[in-house]
Amino acid sequence: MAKGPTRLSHEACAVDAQILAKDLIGAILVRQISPSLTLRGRIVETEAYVGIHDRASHAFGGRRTPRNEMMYAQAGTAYVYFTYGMHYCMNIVCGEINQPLAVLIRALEPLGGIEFMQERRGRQAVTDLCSGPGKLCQAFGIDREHNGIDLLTSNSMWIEPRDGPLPRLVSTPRIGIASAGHWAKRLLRWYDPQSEHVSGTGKSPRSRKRQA
DNA sequence: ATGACGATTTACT
DNA sequence: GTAAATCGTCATA
Repeated sequence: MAKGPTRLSHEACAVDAQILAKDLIGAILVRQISPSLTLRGRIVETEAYVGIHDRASHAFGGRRTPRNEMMYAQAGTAYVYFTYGMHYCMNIVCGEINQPLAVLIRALEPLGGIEFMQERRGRQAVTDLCSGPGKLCQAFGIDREHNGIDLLTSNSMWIEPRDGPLPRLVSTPRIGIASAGHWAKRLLRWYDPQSEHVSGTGKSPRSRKRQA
């Protein structure tokens, strides 16, 4: 059997969400659309959802429902959910099994299969293809069918660990969770300030440049 | 059965 | 900056 590409290990995923969120910056998300079409994107922005005490988490208070069931699965499982009636978001489940920790993938730098992404997004600008959690799911063709897939073994989607030094990271509060009380203030979002591909929510290009 | 609300994106003023 | 789009989910009853 041919040796497959290097993948994120279970060991690397079986950690706290804050650890994985930082470790994923610089890693590559890979989507095998067909035997001859591969999509690749470098992860440049993530958020950590840190457990049942996290008011912003779907698992707050220990909630366990059909939607968030995959948050309780083994580390390395994809948790994909539908929101605002039109967008999907993808997380990597981490920590111990039955412990609802996850990292939201918020933005990618497109590396391969860009024409496919442009077609799916109906947009040309490369910086607008994957610069948001809903955008990257649309560009990569990720939807509810991918909820629960095992990124450690799947042939349709996986993650290749960062190869090289960790980029400088900036941390900020998470996006879109204003109603989460003091949890809204926690610095649980990370991104690569050198990247032109981070999400623009709540940021003008100017203020983004300033922070970089 | 009902209603309020999104871990968002886009277009418009 | 403000608002629309759009519908599954979940708590309440």
